[in-house]
Parts: sequence; structure tokens; C-alpha cells
Amino acid sequence: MNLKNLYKLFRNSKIKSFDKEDAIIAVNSKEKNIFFIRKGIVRSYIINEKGEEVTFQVYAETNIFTNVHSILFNEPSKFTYEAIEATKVYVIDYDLFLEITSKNPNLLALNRTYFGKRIIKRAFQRSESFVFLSPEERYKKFVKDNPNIVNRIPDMYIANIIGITPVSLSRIRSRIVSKND
Amino acid sequence: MNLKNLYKLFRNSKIKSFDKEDAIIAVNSKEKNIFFIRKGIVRSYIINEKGEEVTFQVYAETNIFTNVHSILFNEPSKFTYEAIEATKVYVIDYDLFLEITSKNPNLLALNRTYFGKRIIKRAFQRSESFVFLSPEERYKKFVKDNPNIVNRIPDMYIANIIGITPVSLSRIRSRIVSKND
DNA sequence: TTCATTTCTTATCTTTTGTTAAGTGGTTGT
DNA sequence: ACAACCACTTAACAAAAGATAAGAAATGAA
Repeated sequence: MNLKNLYKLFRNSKIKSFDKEDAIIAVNSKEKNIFFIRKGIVRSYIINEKGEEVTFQVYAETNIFTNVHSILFNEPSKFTYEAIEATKVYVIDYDLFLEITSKNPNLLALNRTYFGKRIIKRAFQRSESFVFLSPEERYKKFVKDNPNIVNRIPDMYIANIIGITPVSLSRIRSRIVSKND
Repeated sequence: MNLKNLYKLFRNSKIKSFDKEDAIIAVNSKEKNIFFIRKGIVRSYIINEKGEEVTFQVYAETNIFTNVHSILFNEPSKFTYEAIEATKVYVIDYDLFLEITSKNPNLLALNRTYFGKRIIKRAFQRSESFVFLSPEERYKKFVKDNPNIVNRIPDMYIANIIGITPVSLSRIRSRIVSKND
């Protein structure tokens, strides 16, 4: 699978722009679009029982995001997907996407398994990180895996993503700094 | 998708038996079989840098397990898959599985997306549980989601799976008991 | 049954995390 | 430039978790 074919596919689809803080997919939505991020950053989050936003994931340039709950589980979205920065995305309807890719041999590899594998790899490796790594190790891994994102989003989002509080992340960061002296 | 077709497929495949503690898939293996558990329980685990076994997941009757690292990521298995009890599994080669299911309309739905979705749903919801739930809530969810497993495996495996130590799980359990008084 | 091994619990101590709140610094919008 | 807001840090305290060890309970093997 290569990014070139992917890009080719999305280049001919609708492009949409969102301002910072715009919702791209609303909570409870059942829409089944695939979004390819050309520019910007998007996060998925829920509102918990205390009324606080909890960020689950972030997506940046060349990443794909979709309403996973609808596409994979056929349920309404648990998350709101929101632009963190001004964001441009290519949008393509999921069914149309399947139709196009299944007819074009050059795009066949892009078919549903490709997305499945991309998403599952991410989800699976993330599960592994919670079982095998400490919070500090998860933070270091996040920084290493997302060098192009880490300085563009609030630390509180990162804290949520790795499953700790913002205060705890701040302490981990200062501990790391003091170790390097 | 229904279990009946799945069962039909596996019924005609090889059946293998394993004793307790037998390895079914060895660490670093690249084999691409799909296993359907007819009887017994299987766990996947790693040996960490301290030489301790850390259990990642358990699978019981009617569950499917595979060498995820090989099938999805084309890498050698990070895990050993081991029978916890005497276990009987139906085994089918992944490529053969794809061939059969793609030719038989009744089995088409079983095709790779089905397994992809089953595995991804599990991985995804598990990631969610680490971000949105506390250790105690994760334990309660595990018990609720796995009533047929929880009393058949050591608590230390459950502790690993939900990302805490066995000692901590023991304390959580006693806290839950004392609340119910 | 008896002995050996493994798991579970409990205790102690240390470390980390959660919670709340206050203060600092930076950003945004008017 | 100024005020208002937001994120980050730090502090203080409480709660939970990690590490280690010892004893109890359960399991398995002879």
C-alpha cells in the first residue's frame, strides 16, 4: 500500500475546510465518511459524567479518520471529532469509496482492509502500550511517535490520550527534565 | 454475520488438541493460522525485561485467535499463545480461509473483514476502557464481559490484562466486597 | 492423603497518581 | 494595550498503586 494511490483517490473527492474548534463529526452522528487530513489537526473526544471533555485520539496531516463507531460497529458516534487547528480534509463517502476501490485494480489495495488494518494496528498497539508500559513510557512513546503533533496540541489532550491527568503529566515532564541533569 | 456459518467452516478443518500449558503459537512465529476455540482457554503473553510473564489477552470457547502480529502487521509474533486448560481448536490456514470464504457466497461475510472487525472491535473498545475507565471499573467490566472466563483463570492474568499488578487487583477486590456490606 | 508449588491475601513502605486550588505565563480578542 | 481566558506548573493532601515479603489458601502431583 502506498500513500500515492491514497492521495490520488482523495484528490478527486470533495475538499472541506474547518475553523479551529469546528465540529467535523458530531456526537451521535451516523455518517459514514472517510476523511483524509490534508492540513491541520483533529481530535476525537467525549464528555464524561462530570461534564469534562476527555480526548481519545488526535489525527494530523496524512492521517485518515472516520466515524469508527458507525463504520465498524454500525452505531452512532460516541465521539465528537473537532478541528484543533484550521483544518482541510478530503471527504469521501464510505460506500462510494468501497465502490471505486473495488473497481480500480490500482486502488484495490486501498479497499476496506487497508483502513481496517490501519485503524486496528493503531488500536492494537495502543492496547499493548497500556498493558506493557508505564505512564512515563507511554508519554515518551507518544512524543517519539508523534513528533509533528506534540508541540501543536495542549498537553492536557496528550494526558487524556495516554490515560492520565494533566497534572500527573506535568509532573512526569518535570521528572524527565530533572533526570537529564 | 452468524456463528453458524463460522462453525460450518471450521467443522471441516483440522482439529487439534493441546494440554494445559502447551504453546499453540510460539513467540517469533510467523505462522498464519486462524484458530477457533471449541473447548478450553488460551492466553497470549510476553516475557518482559524482568523475565516476568505478562498476559495480554485470553480467549475462550467460540472465540477466534490468530497470530495478529503476522496476519495484520506481517511481523513475527510478539506473543506466545498458550493453552490455560486442555484445549481443542479448529485450525485453518489463513490463505485457505480467504480462498474458501471468497468463493462461497454463504461464507463471504466471513471474509477477512469479519475477523478484522471482530478483532478491531475488541482492540478499540479496550483502548477506550484505558482512557475512560479506572482500574476498578475495568475490572468490573472484565467480569461482566467475561462471565464464562473469570473463574477459570488466575486473577494475576486478569490483573495484567487490565493493566495493573496482581496485588493491586486483590486490594480492588477486597474494596468491592467491603462496599457491599 | 501428604507434600510441593502456585496463587491470593495482607502488611509495610515507597512512589505515583488523583484532586483541588493557587499562582504564573502565554494567547486571544476587543 | 488591556482584560479575559486558558493551559501549565506547583503545592498540599488524600487515595491508590507499585514493590517486597510473609503467611494463608488453593491447586497439583506423587
